[in-house]
Amino acid sequence: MNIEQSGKNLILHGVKDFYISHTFDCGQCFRWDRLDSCSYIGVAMGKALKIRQIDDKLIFFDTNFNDYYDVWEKYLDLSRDYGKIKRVLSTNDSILAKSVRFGGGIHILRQDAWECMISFIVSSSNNIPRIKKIIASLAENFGGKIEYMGNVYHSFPAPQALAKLSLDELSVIRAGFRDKYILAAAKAVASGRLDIYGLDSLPLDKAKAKLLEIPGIGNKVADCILLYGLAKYECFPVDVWMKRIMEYYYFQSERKISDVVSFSREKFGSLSGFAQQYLFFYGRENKIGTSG
DNA sequence: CTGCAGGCCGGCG
DNA sequence: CGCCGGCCTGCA
Repeated sequence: MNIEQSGKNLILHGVKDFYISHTFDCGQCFRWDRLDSCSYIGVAMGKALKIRQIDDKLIFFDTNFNDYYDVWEKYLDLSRDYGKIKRVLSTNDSILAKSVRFGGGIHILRQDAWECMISFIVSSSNNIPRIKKIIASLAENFGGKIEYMGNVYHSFPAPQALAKLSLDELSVIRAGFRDKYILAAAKAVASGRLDIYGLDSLPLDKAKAKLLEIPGIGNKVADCILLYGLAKYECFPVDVWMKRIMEYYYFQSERKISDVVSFSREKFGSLSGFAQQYLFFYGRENKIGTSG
C-alpha cells in the first residue's frame, strides 16, 4: 500500500481486503451516506470526508497526510491484516468461508467510544433510517460546524454539550423514550463518573459492567459499544437479525439470544467481532430472516 | 388504521 | 431467574 497527494486529494494505492461499501453498510455505523456506487460522504472523529473507491484505489477528497495518519488510518482500521483474519475464520467453517468471500471488504471501524455509546442507545427498538436521522439531528442541533468542500457538516456533540440540556431541549431530535437515556449517559461521561475512553484498558467484564450501569444500555448495546468503540474484538453482539441469521445457518432451529452469544464466542474466540460482521452482512444481504 | 422496528426496564410468577 | 407488556415515533 502506498499513498500519494494528488492536488487536494490523497490517493491510497494497493488496498487489500477493504471495500467502503461493505464496511459502511454492515450495520456498525450511522453517519455515512452513499453518494453513488463507489463513493460515500460522512463525518467521524470531528472531520468530514468524501471517499471514493475504484478497485484497489482509495481516494480521500480534500484531505492531507496529517488527517490520514491522525484520523482515517486508525478509524478505517487500515493497518490490520484482514487477510489473516479471513483465513483463520474460513478454516473448517464453510458458512464463514462463504460470508468472508461475500463481504471480504469489511473492516471493523474504530469509532469514537462516546459517539458509539449514544448511537447504540438510540438504536434500541428502532430502525436504521430513523437512527441515522436522530443522530444527524443530534449533530446539527448540538454539534460543531465543519466546513468541507464548500458545504457545512456537523461533528458529533461533546458529552458536556448534551449533559447541560433539559429533556425538553433534547426533544427536538425526536428520540422518543430514549431521550432520558441519552441525557443520563451524557451526564455520566461529562461528570467523569464514567471514563468511557478508559474502558479499553479494563478487562472485558469490568468494562462491560461499567457500561451496564447506564440506563438504556443492556447486553446488546454494551457489546456494540465494546466492539465498535473500544476494540474489544471478542464481543459478538446479537440483535434480532443476528439471532435469525445464526439460527438459520448454524442451528436450524430457534435459540435464546444468550445461547447464541455463548456459542459464538466459544467458537470464534478473539475473532468473534469480525465473524459477527461477516455473518451479519452475508445474512442480511441474502435476506435471511426478513420474514421469520 | 393497526402493527412494528437492529432493546431495555420493571413487574410478576 | 425467565417471561412479557409497555415504551416514543415514523412509516408501511
